[in-house]
Amino acid sequence: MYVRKIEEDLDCGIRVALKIFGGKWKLCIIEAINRGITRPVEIHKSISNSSLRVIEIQLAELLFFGVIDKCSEDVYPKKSEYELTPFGKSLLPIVSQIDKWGMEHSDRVKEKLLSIHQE
Amino acid sequence: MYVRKIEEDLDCGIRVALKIFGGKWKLCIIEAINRGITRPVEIHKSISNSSLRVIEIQLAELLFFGVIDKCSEDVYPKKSEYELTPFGKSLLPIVSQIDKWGMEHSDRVKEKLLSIHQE
DNA sequence: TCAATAACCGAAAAAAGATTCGGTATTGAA
DNA sequence: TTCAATACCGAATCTTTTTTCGGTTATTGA
Repeated sequence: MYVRKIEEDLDCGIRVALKIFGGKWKLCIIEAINRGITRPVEIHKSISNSSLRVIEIQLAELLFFGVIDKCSEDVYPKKSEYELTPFGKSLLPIVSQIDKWGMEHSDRVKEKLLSIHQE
Repeated sequence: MYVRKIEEDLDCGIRVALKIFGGKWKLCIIEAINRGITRPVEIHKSISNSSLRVIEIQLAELLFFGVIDKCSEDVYPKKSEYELTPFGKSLLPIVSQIDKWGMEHSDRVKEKLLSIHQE
């Protein structure tokens, strides 16, 4: 895992939280797993524009912090599936609140972004 | 303002939301303004390890998206102060929820991070 | 047995984002 | 009127994150 050069201050709840789910796709991954999309390739397909590699990397990080668990049946990893741990599930209210807020305000944001590109 | 090379998919609420408050310090800035810390230098001082420049840049972005307003008294900008717009205030429940979650789990996160550095 | 699919991983490159630095302009107090 | 503080900004640089690419291994079904 990448180790930062610049130390982080984790005395602020916001920064602790962002350390866990601040990655580009982490919240989307958590949401996908919650919707029953549990395998890396499926998650990747469900998130448009995401590269498979970064999904793998972020799954590994979520695994590291105990947000998700890997639950492969049998001995060898034939099909790997991920599930939310209780810790991961404690994030669901935040995920749904953020998603709801974003949906409610997407028009405003798109409009603003359009205005930049039109200049 | 910086314009991305790679287009973003804004059909997902989460990504819309992160477009608005996904910057490194944006949630901290919103929280600071809500606590009555309204001037750039003060905000910068209240957030350890932040560079003043990035606070300025992120204030400008929050301003652009209508999350905050600049409310300088009189004509010339003698003292610039920022306040949350109604749109910005609609983020406060999310900010406080994230902060609360982070505080509750900071020990776990610190412990995990420590284990990386000890290898 | 052979091709396709999945699950990884390392490394280089590119992109995004943050920091540092040096600058201007304004203000307010000494 | 001089000086320190504030509010900015542009540009270079550096760090972090994401992407791309090329692999290995295992599984599954034709």
